[in-house]
Amino acid sequence: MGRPGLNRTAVIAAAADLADELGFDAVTISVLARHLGVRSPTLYSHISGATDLRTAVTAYVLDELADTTSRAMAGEGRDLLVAYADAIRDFARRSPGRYDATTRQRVPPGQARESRTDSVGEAITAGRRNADLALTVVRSYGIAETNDTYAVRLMSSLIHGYITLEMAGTFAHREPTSETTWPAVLEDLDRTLTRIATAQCH
Amino acid sequence: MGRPGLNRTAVIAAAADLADELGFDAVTISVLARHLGVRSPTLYSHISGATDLRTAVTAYVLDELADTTSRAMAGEGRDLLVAYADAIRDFARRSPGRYDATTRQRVPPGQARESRTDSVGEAITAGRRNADLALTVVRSYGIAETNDTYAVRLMSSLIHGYITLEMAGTFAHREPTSETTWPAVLEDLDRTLTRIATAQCH
DNA sequence: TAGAATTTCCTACAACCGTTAGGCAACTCG
DNA sequence: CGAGTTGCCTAACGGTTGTAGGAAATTCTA
Repeated sequence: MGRPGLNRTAVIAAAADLADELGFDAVTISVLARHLGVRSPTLYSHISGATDLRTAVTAYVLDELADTTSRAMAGEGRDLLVAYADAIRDFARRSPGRYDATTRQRVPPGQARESRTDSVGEAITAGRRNADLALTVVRSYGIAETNDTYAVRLMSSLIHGYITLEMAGTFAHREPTSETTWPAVLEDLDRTLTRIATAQCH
Repeated sequence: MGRPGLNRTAVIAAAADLADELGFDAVTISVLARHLGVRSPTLYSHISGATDLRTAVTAYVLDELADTTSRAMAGEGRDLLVAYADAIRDFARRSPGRYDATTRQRVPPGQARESRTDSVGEAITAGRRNADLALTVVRSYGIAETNDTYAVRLMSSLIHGYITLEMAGTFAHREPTSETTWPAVLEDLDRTLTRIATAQCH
C-alpha cells in the first residue's frame, strides 16, 4: 500500500514534543521538518498547513491530557478534586508546550460546519472529553444538574487560571512559594464545592 | 528638532488597536506598517524589532488596564471586588486583543538584568501596578499580610481563568449563559475572601 | 518475477515577513 | 539661509509558508 514513512500521527506527535522543547509558538513547519529529517514540503502530505498543524496538535494533546487525568482520578469529593487538579498541574509542568497548545486555541463562535477542518472537530471532541472529567469531579460532590455547569466553570477557571499564571512566572517572585499556596487553593475550592452541594438541597 | 512624524507611542498604540481588530498574533511589523501608511523598515526607527514591539504593547496595555481598573474601583469588600472584577472583564470583552497581550507574555525566570530591553522593565512595572490593585481589593477585606499574597493569587487565578475560558468560547455552548454564572462566581469568591479574613483573627 | 499502482519525498519556485544598510528629503534651530 | 537632526525611503538578504510537478521506493497483482 505504497511506500512507508511518516504518517500524520507521527508528525503531530513530533510537533507536540517540539512544543515542549521550544514552546508552542516556535513549532513551525520548517523547524518541524528539520527535526524530522525531511524537507518542508514533505509535511504537506500529512498536514494541510500551519493552522491545521496547530489545531491537530491541540486535539492530540487534549486527548493525552484526558488520558492522563482520567488515569489519575480516584476517590470522591475532596480526594478526587485533588487528584484531578494535581494531574492537570503536573501535566502542565511536565509539558508546558503541550499545555500551551490546549489554551492557545480559539474556536470562532460562528464557525460554519463546512468550513471546519477535521482537526477542529477532533479538538472539540477532545475538549468535551476533558469537560466530562471535570463534570465527574463536580458530580462526586453531589452537585445536582441545576448547578453542575456553574460548578464546572468555577473549578475549571480557578485551576486553569492558577496554572496559567504560575507558568507565566507571576507567582515566582514573592513568598510564599507557589508550591505551598496551591494546596490551599484546592482546600478553598473544596470548601466552595461542598457549599454548593449542601446549599442546593434544603 | 527634526522632521515630525510617527513616534514610539503612536506606533505602539496603533499596534494595540490592531490587536483588537485582528488578534494579538496577527500584529506583525508589515501589517502594522501598512496600517500606518509607511514601509516596514520605517518602524525600526521606533521599535527595535518584533519581540520589542510585542513586549511594548504588553506594557502599554497593562498600563491602560491599570488605569481603567483603578478608575472603576470604588467601595469596600464585596462592592470593591465586583467593581474590580467587572472592570477587568469589561476591558477584556471590549478589547480582546489587548487582553491577550497581557497574558501572552512570558518572562523567562533567569532573565539577566543587562539582557532586558526597556520594554521588559516597563512591562514588569505595569504588571506590578495591576498586582497592587489586586492587593487593594484583598486588603479591603481585612486580610492580613500573612495571607494577602495567597488571597491575591486565588482571586487573580479565578478572575483571569474565567475571562480566558470565556473569551476562548468554552462557556458559549451550554446553558446557563456565561453572563449569569459570572456574578455567581464573584459571590463565591466574596465568600471565600470573607472566610480567609475571618479565619485569620481568632 | 515483471509491471502497475500508490504513496513518500524531493527540487524548484513564488510570495510574504523580519531585518539591516545606506541614502534622500523634510523640518527645526542658529 | 545654512547646518544639524530626524523620518522615511529603496535595495537587498535570509527565513518561512505554500504550490506544482516529478523521481524514487514499496506493495500488490498478473
